[in-house]
Amino acid sequence: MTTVAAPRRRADATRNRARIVAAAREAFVEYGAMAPLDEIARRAGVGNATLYRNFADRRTLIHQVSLAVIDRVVAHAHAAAAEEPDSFAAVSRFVHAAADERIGALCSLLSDSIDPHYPELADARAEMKQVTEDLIARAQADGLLRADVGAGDVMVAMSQLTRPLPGTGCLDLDRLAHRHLQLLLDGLRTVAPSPLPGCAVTLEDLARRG
Amino acid sequence: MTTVAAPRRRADATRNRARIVAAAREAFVEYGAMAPLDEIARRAGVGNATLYRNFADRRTLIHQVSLAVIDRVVAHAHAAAAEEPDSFAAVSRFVHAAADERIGALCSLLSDSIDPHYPELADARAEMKQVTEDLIARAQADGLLRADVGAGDVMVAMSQLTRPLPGTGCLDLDRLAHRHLQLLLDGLRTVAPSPLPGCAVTLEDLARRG
Amino acid sequence: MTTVAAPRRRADATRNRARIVAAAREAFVEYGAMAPLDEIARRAGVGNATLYRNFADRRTLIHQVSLAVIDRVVAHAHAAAAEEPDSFAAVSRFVHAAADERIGALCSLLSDSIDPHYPELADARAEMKQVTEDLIARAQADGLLRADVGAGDVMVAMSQLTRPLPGTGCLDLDRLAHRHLQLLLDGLRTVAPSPLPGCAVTLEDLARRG
Amino acid sequence: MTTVAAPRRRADATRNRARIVAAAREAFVEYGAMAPLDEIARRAGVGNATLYRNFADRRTLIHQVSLAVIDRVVAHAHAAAAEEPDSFAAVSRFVHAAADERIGALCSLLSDSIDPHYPELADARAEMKQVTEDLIARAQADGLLRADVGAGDVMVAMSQLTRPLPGTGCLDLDRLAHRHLQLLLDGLRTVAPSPLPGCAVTLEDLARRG
DNA sequence: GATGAATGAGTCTTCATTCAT
DNA sequence: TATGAATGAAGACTCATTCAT
Repeated sequence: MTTVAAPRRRADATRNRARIVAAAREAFVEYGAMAPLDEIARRAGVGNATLYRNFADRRTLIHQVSLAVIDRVVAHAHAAAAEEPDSFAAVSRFVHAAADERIGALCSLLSDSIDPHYPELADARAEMKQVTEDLIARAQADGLLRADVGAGDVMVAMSQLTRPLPGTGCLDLDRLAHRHLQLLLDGLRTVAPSPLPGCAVTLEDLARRG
Repeated sequence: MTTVAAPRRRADATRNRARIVAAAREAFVEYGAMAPLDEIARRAGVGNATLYRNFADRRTLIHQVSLAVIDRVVAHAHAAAAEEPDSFAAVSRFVHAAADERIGALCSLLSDSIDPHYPELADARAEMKQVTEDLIARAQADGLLRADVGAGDVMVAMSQLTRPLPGTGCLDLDRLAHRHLQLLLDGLRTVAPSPLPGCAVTLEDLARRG
Repeated sequence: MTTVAAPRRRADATRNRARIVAAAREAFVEYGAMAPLDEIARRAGVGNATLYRNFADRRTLIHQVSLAVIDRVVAHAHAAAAEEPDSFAAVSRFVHAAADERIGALCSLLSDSIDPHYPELADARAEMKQVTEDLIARAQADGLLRADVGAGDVMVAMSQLTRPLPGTGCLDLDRLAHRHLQLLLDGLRTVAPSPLPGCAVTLEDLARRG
Repeated sequence: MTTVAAPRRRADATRNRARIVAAAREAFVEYGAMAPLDEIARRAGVGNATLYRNFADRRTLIHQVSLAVIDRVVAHAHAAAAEEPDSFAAVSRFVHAAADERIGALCSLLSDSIDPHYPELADARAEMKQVTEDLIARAQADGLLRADVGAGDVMVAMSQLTRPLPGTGCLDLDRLAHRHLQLLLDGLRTVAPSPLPGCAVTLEDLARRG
């Protein structure tokens, strides 16, 4: 009996967890990292206490949402690296795909009230770092992407350009973001670049501040 | 001496008002438009009720801060237009100067909880629109800036790239922002541009959604 | 036992709700419609947020208190109509009973900050109107109550005479109110009335201004 | 010079005082005893600090407003007593005149946050007591006004019936109040009165509670 | 394990009162 | 003396978090 009942329970619980994470991602994108947790529970169709049983506090929930987003972004990076023969095209595809995953929301999620040393998240970020740096490095090695930028530059600029405009339905931004990402990508090409102030930013530089 | 002492304690009050606006600008940059007003009052060194005497509510304060920022940005635009012979250099100088004025903060200020018909602000925005569109149009007419972007594109992208990372001291971002603005500017040049998705965004497009 | 345990902790919650309504009625009678809600919560023995969970804002609480008072007043009217053979005695009994239900408090509750179109309350008021007008009309038809007054006159005068004296323990007023209601009732009799200024006031007249 | 300048000053000050008292009376009638003092100052066309210079606190202001109202009411009582041959007509005229002086506002003014022993006010109340009791007693001696009521009954009932309905423009009430006062007066006549509960209330009874 | 309810701490806003000119 | 400005204290309301069923 125990063996039968337990998995059924776990199925429900897992489903609830997933629904909460999904609802939280949308709410964070819409309201920012301060989205009311009761509202997230409501959207997920669960009681607020269920949210707290699964995620001890807001930070934990943010961690999990970040993990989910990063996982999908990493998958896009792998796919782009594997399937695009042109190394700059791989970068470009990755950037646009990450935008669609709302990576911009991570910007506000990751900077505020978060433990950058949270183990699972650190691992995920390490993997994201690895794969994006590989993408960039390959395009630079091919002479297609200017040499004076680092993966950190690309990640931050891309995150900023895709951040939600607070208080706005994000639909307009979707349209704009892809235009501006394309401008950024054109600026990243090796054709006639201007000198950049400062020096290339790696993802280590970003992590260091935490 | 020219005008008799009509405003008596006006000096102190004006000073307080200015200090509140300054404190609010910094707080908005740091915390976003939802920065606690009590904290702003504390930073300005006044009681909370003084803030409310000068600015009836958060919206009014946001309006005034926006006005102050826009005024300075407009001044930079005029200076750039007047002093830079190269029309693209004028755009570039304007973009970097606006970043230093924390125009990115306006993104969150202007989109949330604001009355776009507030007369003074509407006027200021109209002037900013005029001068930025002039800058862009001149560079486009000179064949230096790609024709498929509008002033709205430039304003939004520039605002996003200079938005504060919530919860972070903004110093790092200052360094990054200028790098990324330069990438954007390189992407805006007429040298080998990629096709952009969607169509050019004017400032009217942005105002329309408000 | 008839219905299965669908409402679980409903017992506690219902009790709290009732205690809040009771405390609010007393506070409104004592302080008027602007009674501090925190004070009401304290008197009810609950946290202030519990009050807000049950009643979204002051208006909602006022609505519910009004409903409770009106319900009881209506019940008295029905009882008086059914049990008093003398039609003027029915009016008299109703008036004195309504005073004991603190109908005077409704005067301040209903006139201030209230949505006259709130459906439940509109229904309750309609029923109160119906039953009081019936009482009055019957006594007028019997020639016992002067013909130049309307139900609105009676309701307003009765409400005013039973309104709490702000800042006073209401015990004294209870004694006075019944005396003055009796004077009013004597003035309502058909014996030797003076001409009244203006014209009879119906309850529609009162509702119209809301 | 001093003798010339001083009286001019005093003339201004006296005018300000009077304007504040008048504005306060209207505001109290409209908003109740809790009317914002800044609003009163605004209506009087003076700075708020001027109000405080003239009236140390709200209680003092209420005292002065009460004095002014009582003075006028007393004047009406004297006039009615002197000019009306019919003693009940004198009572009636007094009651309606007092209503027009907004004596109902005094009800809330006098009961809340007031020192009944404030000397000037005590004197004024004593005079009002004297003159109203004389009016009542004369009508009772003439057999025109029922013997089981006291001046306190009349004063309280009359005050209650003329109290402002909170949150309403008082115009409607003016119309209603005179109707209901007339009903009350009819109830006060010696024609076929009902037995009243309790015993006659003198003005001493009312003062005693403070 | 899941839920509705309760709660205290925090934020915005108002207002009586005091201060400096 | 009259005034605009400053202020602290209080009240409405929200929200993250805990508790009892």
